[in-house]
Amino acid sequence: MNERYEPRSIEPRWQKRWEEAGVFQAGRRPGAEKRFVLEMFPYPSGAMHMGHARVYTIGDALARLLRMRGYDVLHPMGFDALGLPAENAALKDGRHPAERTRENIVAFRRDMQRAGFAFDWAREFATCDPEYYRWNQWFFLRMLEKGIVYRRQGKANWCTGCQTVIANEQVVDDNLCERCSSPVLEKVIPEWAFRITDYADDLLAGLDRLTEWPERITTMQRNWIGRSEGAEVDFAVEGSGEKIRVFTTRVDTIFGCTYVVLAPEHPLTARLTTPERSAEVQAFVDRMATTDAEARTGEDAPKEGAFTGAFALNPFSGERVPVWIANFVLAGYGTGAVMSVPAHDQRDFEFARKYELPVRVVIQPAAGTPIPAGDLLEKAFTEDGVLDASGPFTGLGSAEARRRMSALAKEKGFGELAVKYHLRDWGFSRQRYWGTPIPIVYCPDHGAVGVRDSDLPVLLPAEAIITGTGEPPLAKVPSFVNTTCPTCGKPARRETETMDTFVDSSWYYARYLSPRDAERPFAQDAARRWLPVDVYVGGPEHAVMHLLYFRFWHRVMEQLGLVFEKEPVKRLVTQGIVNGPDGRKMSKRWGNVVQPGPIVDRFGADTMRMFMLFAAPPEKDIDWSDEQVEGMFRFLSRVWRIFHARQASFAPPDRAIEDAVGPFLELRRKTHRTIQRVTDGLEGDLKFNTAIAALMELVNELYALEPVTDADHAAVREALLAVATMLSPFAPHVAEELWHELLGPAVRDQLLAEAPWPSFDQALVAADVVSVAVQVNGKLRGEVRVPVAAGEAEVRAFAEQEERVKAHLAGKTIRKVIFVPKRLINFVVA
RNA sequence: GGGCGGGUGGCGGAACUGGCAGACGCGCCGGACUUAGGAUCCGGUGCCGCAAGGCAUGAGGGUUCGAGUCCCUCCCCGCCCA
Repeated sequence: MNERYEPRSIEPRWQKRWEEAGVFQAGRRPGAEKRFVLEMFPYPSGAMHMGHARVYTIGDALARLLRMRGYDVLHPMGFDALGLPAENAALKDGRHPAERTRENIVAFRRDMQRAGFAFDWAREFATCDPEYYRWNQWFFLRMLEKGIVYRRQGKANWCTGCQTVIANEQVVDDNLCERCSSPVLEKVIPEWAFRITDYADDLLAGLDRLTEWPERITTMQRNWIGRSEGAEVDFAVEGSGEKIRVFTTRVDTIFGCTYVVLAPEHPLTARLTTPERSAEVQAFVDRMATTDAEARTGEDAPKEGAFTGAFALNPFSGERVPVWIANFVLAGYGTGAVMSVPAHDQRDFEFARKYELPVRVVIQPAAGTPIPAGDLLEKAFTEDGVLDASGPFTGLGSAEARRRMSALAKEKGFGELAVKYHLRDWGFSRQRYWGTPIPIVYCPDHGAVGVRDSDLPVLLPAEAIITGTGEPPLAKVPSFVNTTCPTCGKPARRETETMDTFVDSSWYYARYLSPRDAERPFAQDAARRWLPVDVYVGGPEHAVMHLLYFRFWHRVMEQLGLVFEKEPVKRLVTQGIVNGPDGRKMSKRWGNVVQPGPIVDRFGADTMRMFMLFAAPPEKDIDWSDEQVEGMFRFLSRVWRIFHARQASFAPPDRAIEDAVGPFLELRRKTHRTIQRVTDGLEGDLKFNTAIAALMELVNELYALEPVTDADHAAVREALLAVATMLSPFAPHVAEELWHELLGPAVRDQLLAEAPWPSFDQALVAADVVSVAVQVNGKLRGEVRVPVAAGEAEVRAFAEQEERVKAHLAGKTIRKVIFVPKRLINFVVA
């Protein structure tokens, strides 16, 4: 064998062999238990970057490990190929997104193959394939039938200069347009939306069953869904038939309500405002229209508002309170109106102080010192307590009061219990080109009509001109727009909006099950076999959008009878970022970008993979480190060299291994313990870093020994075989090469990539002698080697012989002895 | 402000249900081999101390024979939300 480790000469060879043998094709072991390992598919930008290299290394190591452990593994890959970047790039150089995307996919696939990722490429697809996005359209039509998709008035960014809708990404600081620097307004325009809020409770309930998801992700989803129980109550407007319906989670504080606030956008605002207040109110409304929600409602944002001149009546107390509008009330949340209780809500408190509105305390702490009267209050008391000055409810606890007051409101017809969510319906219309056309036709007689299934896919016309102005480019393609009504056949116009690309990623995992299926989105027998995804690896930045949307979509697919469980993914692994060597986020700006390509050229894919896995556990951020990378290369070279140096041990042993004694028996123990350590570390948590550390220890051990007898050689061979085998998921190419060197012609037609994972001998793992720490008063004073089974008396006898122990025990009385078998013995003396 | 993580050598990181802190790697120091060494192999490396020994897991307190790990108070960092 070659004396030097040269990854360049071995990696492409094994990649080819694996490909030819179809090792990574799913379904090769029909009798075996399945595992579906999935990583978030990439948007194919020019080349693979380190972030991709890390996720795919993690997923690949896992997929390879599971395959060796005997599972039938599905580990597919595809491309999230629709979306804005290709469209923006087209604006610059005029190249068609389809062409650019195709090229990028080729480059990206090549980078992944060079890294040795074990994907089942036969299942690859891109979301820009009409055969993929036609099923987006098909799902849209099914959801239209079921009322899950609907047309609504939605908010969009409207550039006052370009006179068009622009994307969030195009809105820069201070709400200006990226292109023309004109102010951007929020404008209400019609859009398509999914009723994801109908699923809010179910999505929330499902989180409890996702026990193998990181808690922070489920917590983020819980917060994002933001369920709150409360009450809706009507305040009659004085001198008009109007009612202001407010939503509150604290109806128990209603006797402390000293004013009511409407969102500036609230439909009643204009109607209620008195003539003398209208100039001020209108100015405020206009200003709010150009301020985004975040700036308005942030905790640090100043509370601002204007008095409408109108008054409303508190339905519980009959009290007359002023009606204001304020920045911190949004039309989109709750009813767009709130009752303000400054004594018990901090925002209301700040607002009341600023505009000199009364503050009235109606809740007192259940125990401890009462809070002072409103005028003296320094901040709102927002906790639950006991009602005070609240008419017939005085003296009740907050929770009880909320129940009774909601009941009363319902009985008297001025309110009811209500549940609100932070989660909004998912508006998915995009005024862009490079997305899935929404399969709708507008007929003058029949309105919005779904395209017939038999007419799918509605193809994205290649000739569209990308303007970047934000008007739908499809609107300018007459051959696309002009069509006939599916219902009556009369001339009609097509919908020119396209779908949000989150639609594509909401069900792609299922398409891998039968990617060429022309009859349905995916095959149900395959869904029964492979779903749910067992392990999903990706970045935590997708915690709420993608990971919520695809849980929603999976539920819809379940309703449609396409899948047979509620949740798409059993276990979620979120991986950390790969930062630059300086610890900052890799970016051109800092000049700290390291590309995987050149690293693979220089050190080989195995070294890059080993670095990714060894640097830290998957969920932690890591800094790129040239030194550590060289260290990994050095380790693999060291593995190579020990194989080279121990070729004399390659010959198959004839039972001599049982005769191994002394250091070589110890080597055998080490080998078997390493198998145990590596196996256990990977089984539950994905402790790649400590698994690799254990392999390093075994290799170090091999360097320390020079085999002489047949038994010695056999023990060395056993260790070498274990190293090559266990290295395989992490550094598959070098492992494969060494395995073949070691086993020779016997495995000519076999591949380590599908060889079984080694097992360990329990008898060898169990130690016969252990070292026990000896403490005196809890301080380490020595160490004794004793048989594992040694009892307290025996260990104590050994311990008391130790010089240093003797010195510390001299002249003292032993009060107590603590003995932990196999661990330590502690003499407590005085 | 809220939620969730986290703080361990010069650095990345180990440490099972409380039981020898610092595995493994990087870096550094020394040695061997060598024309050479930025290759390789061997050894050393938490801090103070010649040593005995002492001190060490963000700070301070507590529980315990024994605390990185459990409890209380506080400080700092990261992410998400507001």
